[in-house]
Amino acid sequence: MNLPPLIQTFVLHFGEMGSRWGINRTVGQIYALLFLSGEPLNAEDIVERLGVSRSNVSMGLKELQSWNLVRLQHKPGDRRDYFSTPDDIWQIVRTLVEERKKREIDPTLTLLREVLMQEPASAEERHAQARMREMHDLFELLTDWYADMQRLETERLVQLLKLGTKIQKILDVKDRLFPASGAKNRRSSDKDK
Amino acid sequence: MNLPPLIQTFVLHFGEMGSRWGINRTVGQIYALLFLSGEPLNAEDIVERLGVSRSNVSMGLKELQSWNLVRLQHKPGDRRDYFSTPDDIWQIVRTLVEERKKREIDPTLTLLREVLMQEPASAEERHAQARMREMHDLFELLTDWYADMQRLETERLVQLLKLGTKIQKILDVKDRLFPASGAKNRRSSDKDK
DNA sequence: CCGATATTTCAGAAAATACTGAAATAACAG
DNA sequence: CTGTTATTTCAGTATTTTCTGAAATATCGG
Repeated sequence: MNLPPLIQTFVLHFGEMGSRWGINRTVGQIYALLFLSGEPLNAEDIVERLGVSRSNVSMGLKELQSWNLVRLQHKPGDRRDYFSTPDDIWQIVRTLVEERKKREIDPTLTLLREVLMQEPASAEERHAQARMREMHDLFELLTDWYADMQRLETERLVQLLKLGTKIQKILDVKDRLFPASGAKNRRSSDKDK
Repeated sequence: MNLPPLIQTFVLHFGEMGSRWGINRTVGQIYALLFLSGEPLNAEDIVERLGVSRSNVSMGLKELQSWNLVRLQHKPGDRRDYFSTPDDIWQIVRTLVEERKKREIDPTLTLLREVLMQEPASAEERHAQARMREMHDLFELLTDWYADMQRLETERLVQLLKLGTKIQKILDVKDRLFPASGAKNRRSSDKDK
């Protein structure tokens, strides 16, 4: 590995982190390298910097492309492929969340819906279905919310995030102004501390 | 594997999904089984139902405990350990997010802070640091927001999520009432559609 | 303390995943 | 079409991870 120390630290860290998510070390390192790089890199650049085989880089880049996490570019008079990450880090977050949703949440929701259609054959299955219903409703709530957030402009999204707990006060005001609108989400207050 | 079909479908799915997250198939299956079960299960129950070795179950349960994802209980006159998941699914979500933050986000934030302290030795390192600063600020924004959300009662949290895009309208109202308070987050409006 | 039962540990086997080098394919310039 | 350069594929190898069975440890009742 042939990198300035500061960059190497980050690249190694992301290699390890990659393992915690579904991606392997090399893919994590390639992405980290591209993220930090000021200019697009070609496969040979990456080979030299990370010290892995050309074929490994090829497969890693293919995987990153399948995640829509890297952009393929070309330089005039150079027919090698150059890769880069979006300049806008929020765009990266959006893509990441979108892809993970596509691969993890959506298939799970599909499966839950299928299983919830079936007739339970015992008390055990009936309870299991009730549990799956809870999970289904939770996932649906979260994905609906996510769809809304994804639709917001980044500026608005950031504003919202920065609001943090203050949002609670705004909700209090809203409740006082329109007491009916949120009431259906309220159960008996026995759980309130 | 010795399970009612409906439950087996779910358990197998979560076993596979587990691989996408950092956990292995067996751990995913154990968790799915406990999640669906109406009553706490002991290790031997799990062995019979999943058809894996006793030692594998032991290690899987240990891992789930290290994630705070299962509760250990005892029955009177029975000295075996019984395991269950929280009844409240929102509690599960909270724990899951908290633990993933602890293992993935926090160490990354620590590393980013360390690296950002160092003096860049070249233009390349300077650019890399700027990039890491962006990531650091993003993570900090998200973790601050998350801390706020974690503090909310579940009812409030759900209310907030259900609000979805409507929040935007409330923000518009807020902006009209208190034009100053959110203004610092606004840049020039050239990006507005 | 003893015997019975429950759980954990751990070395090695089995399985899954990552990685490489070599060959195949593709894309282009002349 | 031919030679050159870029990229991909893939079979085999290396590495890592998961899983098991056996042994060790722990806990309890008597």
